[in-house]
Amino acid sequence: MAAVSVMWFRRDLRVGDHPALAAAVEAGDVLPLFVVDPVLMERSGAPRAAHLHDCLLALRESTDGHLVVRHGDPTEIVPALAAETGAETVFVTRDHGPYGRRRDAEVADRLRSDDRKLRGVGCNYALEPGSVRKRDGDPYAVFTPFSRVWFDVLAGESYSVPGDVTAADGTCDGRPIAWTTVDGDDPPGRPDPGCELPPAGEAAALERWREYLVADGRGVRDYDQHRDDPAADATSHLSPHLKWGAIHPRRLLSDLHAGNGIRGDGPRTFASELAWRDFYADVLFQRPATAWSNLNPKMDTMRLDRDDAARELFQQWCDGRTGFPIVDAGMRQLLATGWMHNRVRMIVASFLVKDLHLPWQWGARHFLDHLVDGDLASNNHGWQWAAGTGTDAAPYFRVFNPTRQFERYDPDGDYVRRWVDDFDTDRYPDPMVDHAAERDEALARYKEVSGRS
DNA sequence: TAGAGGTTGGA
DNA sequence: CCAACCTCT
Repeated sequence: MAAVSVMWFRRDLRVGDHPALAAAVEAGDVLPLFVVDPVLMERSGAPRAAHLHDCLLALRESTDGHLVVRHGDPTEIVPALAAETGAETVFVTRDHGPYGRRRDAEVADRLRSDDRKLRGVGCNYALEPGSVRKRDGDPYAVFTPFSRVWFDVLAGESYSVPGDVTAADGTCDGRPIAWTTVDGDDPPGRPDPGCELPPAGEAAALERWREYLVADGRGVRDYDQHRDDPAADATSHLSPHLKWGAIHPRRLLSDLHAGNGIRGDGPRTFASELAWRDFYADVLFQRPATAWSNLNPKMDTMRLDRDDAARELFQQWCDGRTGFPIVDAGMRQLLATGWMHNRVRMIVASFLVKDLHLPWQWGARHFLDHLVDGDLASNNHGWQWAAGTGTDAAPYFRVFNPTRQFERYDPDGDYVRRWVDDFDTDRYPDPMVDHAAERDEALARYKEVSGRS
């Protein structure tokens, strides 16, 4: 009986990208099984399954052993799949980025443990991607109407949390499952920031959430007041936990609900961010190719820079030496911690797209390589938003001014000084571009695309 | 269907 | 004000 390889992996990777796994598949030692969170990549061409039950059925019917599962927590699905297939060995490969590696180890530990009352739900979103539709059955393309329906549906269910799921006991016919971690090399050119990582796992997620629920001033009650203040750092930091399925969005919504709706500007704004997360997952579910291609095909003709000079500009952006303090602070925070404040993500994204005229995919790739919460749907559609290629009909003339943003959102420079140690020295680089000139250039290029002169 | 509205801006 | 397009009901 072939072993089952469970890849908890970046959705745009293939088996061939992991030499050790590819060799095992080639030798017939491994039945490749793709466990993918949460939205599907079109290019996989594999059968779809939404729930554990469907997954097991689909696996029986899958002729080549390829299966793509839209699912939350591998600690639930892996033992069940192993039991179903009689696997003796389960391979867990790395996800991209620093957090994935830790996550793999944690998953392996939890699956090894004897006390295996596992918690999990079939979908890592408040509502299943693809389930919110217009009257005529079409998916929504704009956030606000989507979120109205989303809130209505969830309120109708009192923001309830799906029941706990007890997984299989992790043995196969009484034999324990052996665990092996494929030492999957990161694909070439994917640097490891080697940074300090936030605590992983369900307990850590719940602890942080409890803390954020009751915190005074910097908690969820004041989320709307301080969410754009990167120095205050008053956001929840739950994104890695949500991304990796350590906590479920319904848990958060249920706790915010308190029996009579979600009250208060902070909690409501926070909940609507969860709606954004569901929205982008839905968009990617409906249009899987938009992971790396423009949602708006008109933008395909946009003039972008990709030559050697552009690559050098890109490298300066990656390294955080653009000469724009708020941009450099964000990029350095990303490298140092695997995380960046959301307001700053928007600023650095706008800078890459509108000041440097580079493809948004370059920035999205760099983010996914380094973010501990890097999620294909939220990340890449966030980038499409910044680039004006996505769902939001953002006016093309909306160009972030990095200097103005610095003044507005980090007026005392606390955030910048925290991450840019040479900020107050003469070693700090001059601005790499003239923002006013590049803004005009970006507007000119957008006008070419829109066909006006 | 006509009319309202659209995350995050800049000057 | 920019400039003026989709989306949605």
